[in-house]
Amino acid sequence: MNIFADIRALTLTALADMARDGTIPDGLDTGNVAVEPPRDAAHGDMATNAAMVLAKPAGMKPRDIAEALAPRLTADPRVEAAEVAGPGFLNIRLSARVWQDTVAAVLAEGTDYGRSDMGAGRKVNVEYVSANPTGPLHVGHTRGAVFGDALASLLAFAGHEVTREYYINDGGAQVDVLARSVYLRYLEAHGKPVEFVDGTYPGDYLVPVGEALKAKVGDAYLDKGEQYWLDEVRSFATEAMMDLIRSDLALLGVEMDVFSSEKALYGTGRIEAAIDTLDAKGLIYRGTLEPPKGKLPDDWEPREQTLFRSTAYGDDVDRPIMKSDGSWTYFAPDIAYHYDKTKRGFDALIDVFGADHGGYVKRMKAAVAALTDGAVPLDIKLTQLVRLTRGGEQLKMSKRAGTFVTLSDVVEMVGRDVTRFVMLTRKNDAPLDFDVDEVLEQSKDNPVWYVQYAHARIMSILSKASESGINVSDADLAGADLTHLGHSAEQALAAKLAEWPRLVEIAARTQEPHRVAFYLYDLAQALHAHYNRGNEEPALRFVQDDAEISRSKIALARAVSIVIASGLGILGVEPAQQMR
RNA sequence: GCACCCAUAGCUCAGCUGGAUAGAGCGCUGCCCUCCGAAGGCAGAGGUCUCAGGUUCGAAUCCUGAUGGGUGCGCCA
Repeated sequence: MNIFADIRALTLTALADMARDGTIPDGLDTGNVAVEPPRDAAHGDMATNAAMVLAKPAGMKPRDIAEALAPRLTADPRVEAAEVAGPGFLNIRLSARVWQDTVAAVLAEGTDYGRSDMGAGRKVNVEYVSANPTGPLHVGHTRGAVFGDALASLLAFAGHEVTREYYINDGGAQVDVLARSVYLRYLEAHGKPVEFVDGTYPGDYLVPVGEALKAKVGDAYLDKGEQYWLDEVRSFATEAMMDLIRSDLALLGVEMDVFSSEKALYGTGRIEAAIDTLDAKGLIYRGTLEPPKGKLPDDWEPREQTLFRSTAYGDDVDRPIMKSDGSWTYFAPDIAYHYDKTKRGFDALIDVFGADHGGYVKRMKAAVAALTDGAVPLDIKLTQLVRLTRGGEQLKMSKRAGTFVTLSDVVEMVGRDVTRFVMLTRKNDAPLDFDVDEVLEQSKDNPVWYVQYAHARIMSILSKASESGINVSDADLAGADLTHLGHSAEQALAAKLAEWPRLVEIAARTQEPHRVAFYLYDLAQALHAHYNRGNEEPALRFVQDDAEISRSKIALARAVSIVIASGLGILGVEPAQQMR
């Protein structure tokens, strides 16, 4: 049940009738007709702009259209009143029955309430995290992981068939660096003096990997040249790193459907096939790039390279796909990987990157557009930096010293639920301040706590009601006589629940899961406000002397808790049963 | 130099395929617990939506330009 969609459909039907009987011209485009909640509650429950949108193409005055439309809407039992207002808005007030039906629908559908079929089963691949397998996940990855995961859940809730995928960059030079770093730890495990020069990873997390390598191969690699051990150590090390990353993701509750390996693309001909596909379209050529203007690299010299003509698809310059030694650049396997995704039958691809990869967006989109002739859209969402602080002081990160705050550090400090929620309290493309002290504060300015408090409060109400002999199971509450919910405050709370299905669709369409977090905060606020009003007006309390009246009000409270749980579920957060 | 992202209350930020008098939290002022969890609620003060044009019946929202900030820019990924 989505009341906004229902009333919009009603409006469109009415407009079609008006076109049929000549009240308005035939064949008008109603695509921009919207039914929305008004900013000001005094304007009613919802408003439509239909008359204003259609006035010009119809050659009529907006108010005339609106006045003709109004009685056709009020003819429906769900519409109590429809008044023309302002420049031509039609303000709609719904009958009390609609809000009762909303509560009933929530109880009947449970956490499925708000699900949408707007995705129509389209297959969407969401690729996120995709951190290099060279170390544990850090705070920046955490944001990408949470955002990607919530986005995937949101799209699934909105009717898409979603695959969560991680691309393992295990084919480039960085895993050679990893292998050499592990080799140093291996030597160290054998008691040899080692020095971590530039170009190696000094982090402590490789110590156990070096020891594990020693346990596995003993002294077999001691005093041997790199050509003897590099391949073995590389795969040993990347496996160990992927284990680390998988367990980091598990801490966050992120479960990938597919892990794809870059390395696995080599030697299969799939990279060549992808490049050949581009070549067949005349998009691969040998050429020399202009130097970038302004900031010239020190060692710049003109150089002929094998290039992808990404400028044909909106990129700023063409991009090299092959190094001078004949091996592929990182871009080539990435092209092949995305080609592979399109061939696996996805209707749409989404990549979640850190903002520092922003420069990569245009070329990747160009590649996918070229490979599929624009048939498969690729959206790339960038997550901005996280500024991690404690009590207002920045937690220093230094890659050099190997002291960076990891995902597991954060989860250990504040917990999985808080980590996830806070990461979603900002738009993905806005920087995020994350203070590990503040997010644990139990106060209104901490949205995690505030939303959880609302849920726990309702749980407390339910147990209180249960103690007084009321059956609070959803099935039983669904049978309550909801006509007792006649107060405007109760209808306002139910109206907030009626917004949920609409919000899901907006959030899914804009691919912005943070909207869910903000909605939940709003809903929690409405719940708290309503709760406190019960102090002044006993008739508004959830638990009443009259069992039947009590049941209806508990049904409303329970419905609120269901929607909170549902929204938190999309964010991957467990609703709190009680606060402590 | 070029590309992308951003600019909304003192601070941190929302703002729906463009819609009516631009919202929330913090901070500030004043109220509300013999009452379902006051870790809460209510009310008030606080705005040139960076600036200048444009499109539109209507612009914080779309377009152009300027200013300020972030990120990136040929064989690293």
